[in-house]
Amino acid sequence: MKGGGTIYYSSANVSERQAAPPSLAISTVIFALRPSESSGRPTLWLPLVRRIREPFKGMWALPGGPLSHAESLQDAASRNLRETTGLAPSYLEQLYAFGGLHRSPTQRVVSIVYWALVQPTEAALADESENVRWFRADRLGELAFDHNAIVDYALWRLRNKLAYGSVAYHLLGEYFTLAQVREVYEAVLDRQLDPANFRRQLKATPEIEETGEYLQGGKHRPPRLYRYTGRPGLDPDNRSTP
Amino acid sequence: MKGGGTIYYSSANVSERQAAPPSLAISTVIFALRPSESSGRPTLWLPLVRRIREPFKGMWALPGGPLSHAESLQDAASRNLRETTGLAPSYLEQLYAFGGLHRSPTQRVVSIVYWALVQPTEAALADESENVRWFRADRLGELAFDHNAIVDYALWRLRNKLAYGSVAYHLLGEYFTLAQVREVYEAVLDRQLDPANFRRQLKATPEIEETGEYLQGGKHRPPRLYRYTGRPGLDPDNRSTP
DNA sequence: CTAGTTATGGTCATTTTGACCAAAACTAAT
DNA sequence: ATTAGTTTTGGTCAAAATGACCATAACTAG
Repeated sequence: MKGGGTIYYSSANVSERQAAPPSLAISTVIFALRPSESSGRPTLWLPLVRRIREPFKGMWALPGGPLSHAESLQDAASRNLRETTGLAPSYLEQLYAFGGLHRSPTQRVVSIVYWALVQPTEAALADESENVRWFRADRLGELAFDHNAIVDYALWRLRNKLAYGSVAYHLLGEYFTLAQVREVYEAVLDRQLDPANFRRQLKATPEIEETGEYLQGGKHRPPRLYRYTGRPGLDPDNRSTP
Repeated sequence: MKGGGTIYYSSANVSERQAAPPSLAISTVIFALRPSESSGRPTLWLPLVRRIREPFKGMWALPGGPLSHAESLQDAASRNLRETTGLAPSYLEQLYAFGGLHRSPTQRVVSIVYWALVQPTEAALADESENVRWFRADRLGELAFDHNAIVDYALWRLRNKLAYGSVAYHLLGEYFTLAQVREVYEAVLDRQLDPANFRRQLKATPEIEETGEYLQGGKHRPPRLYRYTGRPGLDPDNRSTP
């Protein structure tokens, strides 16, 4: 370990401004299911906020903000999500820390990005305004900073977690039909799945509990309602504020 | 952790320090294979550095340091790894950003942690000294900060990536026998695997290429040598320094 | 009452997995 | 030189999981 770096940083001269540490921000990619405008089938949507100052003024960007001193990373993401969209997530997980040198043209900024899932009942209550709007995840325009790449990565993670994990149920309400779960998979993976085979898989997973209820009011045979029992895996650093 | 960034903040007065953003550090969990002292079979080891100042003075900790202004996160991890251990990793990936409020008793610090794999030829050249020493991954003592939890999480990730991904070959040299790959799996997953079945799986993956060479000098039938062809998946934010 | 549609249960062939066997190929010991 | 011991390598076989597909149940709309 050499001393050069230490001297460089601790020396108080003109370069100290340059040498100031990168600023730290928290951003969140928020996914929710909404019926497609055309087909009516559920599709993935996410809320973006319009930038009201430079850089990228006027462009859409992920909700985010600085990390305040007295909150954990996850709390900061959670608060940010609530403040910008009014939403409470049913799932929240760290995605990645983005720290490329030229993410922002004006200053060096490291963004710790979270991704969240919200249930449709929540999503319906979401604040929407001139500066907060929902977009289809597969039809975003050009976003500020590197946020297109971040969303792409979040989508990749969502697809991965879907296959392996217990993520789909956090996009649905407490009770759901097996066909609804299948529609989530089809929306996220963007391909059709065989209803009978998909059903067989879900019935083999013990976390999905059959209820005595049936979904009434449909046009056809009323499907049985199920419930998800099983807690989400905890983050490795989830010391929440006491 | 090197002194520069710390001094920058600790030289400020109390109120200024409260308002100051959390400091940002990079740490790395470095895994390498070494023969076990008892059985001689390969096991997982990792290098730790002794803390030479408070807090946790005298305890062992993960290699790490501040993020300098002109380098990407991955470059910082790579540099740090080289400076503390003299190693060049064959695999380097971001693990997680740890930002709990009470990770360090003296100040708020957010650590972006990477994990790395080094090949045995590299690992043999590693610097070792009074303040840098290698430990068996399953026999660490009590480490500074939350570093025990970080190592646990890195081990969990390693096991997961092993099953799914292409990680095992980065712990081996360029040429390897199928039995060596199996030993890596057995060391990391900590259970025995059937040689014949394991072989069948590896032969089915196209990234593993048969060579005409055989490993000579063993006590028994000389095994064929293989080579791994296939590039590691890139990080989502790997804009390296130009 | 009938046609249309979804939910649900099932079959069947194919693929993957796990347990196990046996020959090949080499070294070390007799 | 022969044999015993060990690892590599190729193989079988049953069990389990997967994918394609069929048939009936149960409801609504007309």
